[in-house]
Amino acid sequence: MILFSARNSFTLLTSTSRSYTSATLLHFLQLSAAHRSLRLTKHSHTQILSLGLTQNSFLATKLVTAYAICGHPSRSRLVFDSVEYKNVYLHNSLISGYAKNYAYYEAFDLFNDMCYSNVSPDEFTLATIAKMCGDVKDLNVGSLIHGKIIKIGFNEDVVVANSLMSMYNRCGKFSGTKNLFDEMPQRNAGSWNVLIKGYSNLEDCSLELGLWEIVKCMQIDGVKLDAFTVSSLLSLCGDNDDTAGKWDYGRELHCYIVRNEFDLGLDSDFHLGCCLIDMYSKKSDNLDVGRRVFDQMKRRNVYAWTAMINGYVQNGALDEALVLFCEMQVRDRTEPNKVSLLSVLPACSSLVGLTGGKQIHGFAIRKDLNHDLSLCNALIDMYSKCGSLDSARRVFEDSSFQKDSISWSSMISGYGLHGKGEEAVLLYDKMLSLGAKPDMITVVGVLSACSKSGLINKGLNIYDSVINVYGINLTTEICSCVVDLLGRAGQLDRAFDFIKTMPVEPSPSVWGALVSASVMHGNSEMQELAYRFLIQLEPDNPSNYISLSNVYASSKRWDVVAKVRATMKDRGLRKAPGCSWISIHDRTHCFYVADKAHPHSKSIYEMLDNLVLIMKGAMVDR
DNA sequence: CGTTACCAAT
Repeated sequence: MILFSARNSFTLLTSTSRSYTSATLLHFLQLSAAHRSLRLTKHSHTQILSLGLTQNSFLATKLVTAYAICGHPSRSRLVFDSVEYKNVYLHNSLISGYAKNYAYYEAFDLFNDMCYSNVSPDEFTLATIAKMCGDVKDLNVGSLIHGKIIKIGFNEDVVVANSLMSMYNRCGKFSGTKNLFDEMPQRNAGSWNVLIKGYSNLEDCSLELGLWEIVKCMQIDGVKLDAFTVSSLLSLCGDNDDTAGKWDYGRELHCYIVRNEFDLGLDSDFHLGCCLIDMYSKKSDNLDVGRRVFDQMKRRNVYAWTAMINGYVQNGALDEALVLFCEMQVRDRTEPNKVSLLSVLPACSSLVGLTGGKQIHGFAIRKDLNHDLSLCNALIDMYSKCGSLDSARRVFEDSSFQKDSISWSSMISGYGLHGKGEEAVLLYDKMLSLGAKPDMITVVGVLSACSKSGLINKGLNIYDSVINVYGINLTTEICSCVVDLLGRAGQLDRAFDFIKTMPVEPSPSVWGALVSASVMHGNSEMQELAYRFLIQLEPDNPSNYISLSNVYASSKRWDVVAKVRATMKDRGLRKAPGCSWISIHDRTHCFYVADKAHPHSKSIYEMLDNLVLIMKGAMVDR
């Protein structure tokens, strides 16, 4: 749609260019920049040259901006150099163009030239330069610029002061932000937004309680919250179900948006809609509210679609996520971007949707996104979880992306998942020999691969080395792996001692590992003990009660079984029955214990009986 | 006639 309108303007420009004035060309350049169209910018440039308007300061300034926005600051420079009398506008637009393209050295260099020329920097220059100091996190240069600003007397300009505050925020010096804020003669919404940003960056969580107070002060000061304010506050709203005292004014903020008739889905305010969807995605029971926001948006861009898809994936609604991923392309003709692909890939992994995963991989190749690190990592994960270890390895071996510890961890865990402990250890050793450092995720991957493949001593050796050589901090996940390793080796007492002495609080998974090991070695005493701890930690998890009652049932202690079941009933706990599923021809078939609901259930059970017979035969042969 | 800047980021 957007491209279409840009092309229309262009046709108009070429067909009747003779009669066009500099004002019209200025308008076309505005369009070129808005659409980030290098083609249109070049053609406008051609017109300027052929009409002999190269020395027009307005056109030159716009041309510099347009080339920079299209990602070609060197073309901006050529335009800049071709203008004889360079005014402050021209300088400013080139400095800002360099900054937009992360060419900070060139930007500072030009600023320096400017300071020694007859063109003085103005408030626009200084605002840009101050922001740049924040971008490169250089507090020293930032402070110098602050001094220069005071000397020239631009410190009372709201935008300049906002830029300076933002610089202090990004350099981690909130005191600088706060001092400036207090001294400002007048403040706009931007000033408050920077203050809020700096405040919420502070590590000290007790301060978070004061955030709502700041919002109140802002209103008392007569400054209305704008879309920036609301969206940054929304992204601070966490999940309200576990941590008490967490900042949660999501609903209030949503009300504010509705009362003040903020537009969702109108160019600059897409962001607001996305933040609302995100906020509701983090509140587990409110995903449908997020969906309502999504449906009510007047228009949706790729960010909005991605936010909604991500919400579904985060909340385990994987089918909906995939449906939406298709809808975004079919119904809305919105092309997914890298983040969209990253959001849906886990849905493929969990649903074992190899076909869908391959399609996404294919799409990524067509869009030349397949050399992106995070996408490659997600692909490795998807392929190994979908059973295609070879494809995972092929992505892993692709030399066109720079592997990080996540790439190694995903591949190592993949081997572990497929019971290939030897390969996992081999790859882990290769990683170390290449000088890459393992992190706690890698360690969990290789240790669990060792347990699953029975490489107990190897696993324990690796554990010792990561603690002593690599100084890895222990996590409950790593501890679970160690308990699992010791437990599988039949050293239940040693495993129990480890739990008692380990430096982190044992999590349910740690006790769970001890339970499995006790079951494996028929130690019902240890099993019962571990379950008791498990129930204490997770009094609301029905699985624990079921398993505990199974322990007693196996030793025929029916009175205790009844007691455990009664406790469960008292607490209103019910265990959702486990099920398995398989996807065939885009349909997912689910099966529960003794399930006869499937239309082909008779032939399925016949096949199953046959398979059991064949397996029993194979056992006898051995 | 008209040009350049700050605050958030899926």
